[in-house]
Amino acid sequence: MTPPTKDATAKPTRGRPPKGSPALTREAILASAIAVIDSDGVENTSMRTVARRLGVDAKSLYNHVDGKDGLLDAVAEHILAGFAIPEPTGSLGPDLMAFARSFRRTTLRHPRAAALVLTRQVASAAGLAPTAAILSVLRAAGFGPGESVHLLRSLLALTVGALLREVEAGPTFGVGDPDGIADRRRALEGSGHPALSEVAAQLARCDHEEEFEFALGLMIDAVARRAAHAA
Amino acid sequence: MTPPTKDATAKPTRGRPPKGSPALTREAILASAIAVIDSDGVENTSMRTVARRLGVDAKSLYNHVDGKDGLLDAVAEHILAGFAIPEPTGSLGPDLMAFARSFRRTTLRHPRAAALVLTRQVASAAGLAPTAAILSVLRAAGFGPGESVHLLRSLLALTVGALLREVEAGPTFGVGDPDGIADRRRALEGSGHPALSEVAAQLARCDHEEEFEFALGLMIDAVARRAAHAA
DNA sequence: ACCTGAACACCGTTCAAGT
DNA sequence: ACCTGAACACCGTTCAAGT
Repeated sequence: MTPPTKDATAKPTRGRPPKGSPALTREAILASAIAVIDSDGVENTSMRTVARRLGVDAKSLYNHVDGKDGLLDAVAEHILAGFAIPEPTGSLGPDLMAFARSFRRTTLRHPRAAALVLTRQVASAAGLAPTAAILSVLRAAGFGPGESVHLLRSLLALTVGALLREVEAGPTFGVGDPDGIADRRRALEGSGHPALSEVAAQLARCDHEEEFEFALGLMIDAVARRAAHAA
Repeated sequence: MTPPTKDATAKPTRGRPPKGSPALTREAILASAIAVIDSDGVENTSMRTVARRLGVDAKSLYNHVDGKDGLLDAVAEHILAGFAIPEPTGSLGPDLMAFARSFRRTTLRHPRAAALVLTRQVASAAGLAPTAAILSVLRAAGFGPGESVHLLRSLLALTVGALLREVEAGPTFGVGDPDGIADRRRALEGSGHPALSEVAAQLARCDHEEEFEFALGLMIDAVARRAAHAA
């Protein structure tokens, strides 16, 4: 997409580059890393590929980020920082659903980087504001500190589990590949498990958005009922 | 733990080893991979370390497994095959809870390999029998094919999300490290978010088993209520 | 049939040398 | 202050040569 910032054919200069040349910044490195991940996946992202995209030596990155692990942490944090906290309406169920949908949108903006966001410690600074917002919605609904934290963690576990399945699912396991669906359906029908052949049609396809809505709806209904009960 | 099967100081022999020497088998490779993962983690598991443990050259593994990816798939499948399917009692809620607990026990037998089981396509043969068992419990409770599959996927997403948090949590984020808990608590209290300082004590610690029981209990209650409603 | 030597194209990272 | 050369200790994998 974006071209390297240095002419790759130029003879590499030793030492500090002459002033006026574009400085290598942490932000440029972050953007390059995200671009590489978006196009080639995390598994094909290396310090060398990130640097090559910038027309720079891989070792130069170490002046700005804390190794590969630090870079990937920064990527996760940057994506999470894009989380738009929805304005609470005062209605518990819809408010929780809005959070979940916003989180899904945030992670799906970079599907191939999503596992980083979902898997790395979300305890970083970028995760604090959303966490606080969800907790205050739960507290406002009448839940105590202990129960609020349990509910927060339940909702997060479900959201992470659902999104992880969605982003790890190959292109064939979805709703847009009739041949793949037909193949899986036949395999399930011939699996020898009656319980599988009975639902082969449903099991062979997966509308990820529908499943997300169903699962979150199920849990959020349960949360809202508890709140009503407590009040 | 188990010593290498060949004396590491022995001069390597070219060509086929003389008969009578222990044959390199797929099972031995699988066991070695699990041993390496258990002690050093997936991130430090390579074809070379798995082979070294067996006193063999890494390239020999390619005669028995389909590359590193195939080996890790086989590890995940082997662990999943240890899943003990609980005998259904006919009571929906307890039956679903028994499945969830059994799955948790299965993955926690090899905590450092758990992410493989949770992350890689569970559609492999080893996952079919448990899937069929859960589906037949749901069908028996009166759910139709579509809803049964939705419920199965909801339960799986929650279970995977909760277990992933548990196995990825460092040793400090739990319940057995008072200093770590105190540190996090202070950080949360000084975070500037009132919603976080209010629940800092609860947020600073995490009893993974308790969270698992709470989250699954919440969702399974919702499922059981739906079943009662439908009947 | 199955193991290894040689080889290839990669990795992350340190550190001194350079400007 | 910040970039690169040289270097190190790793990777996964192919393929021909060997027994």
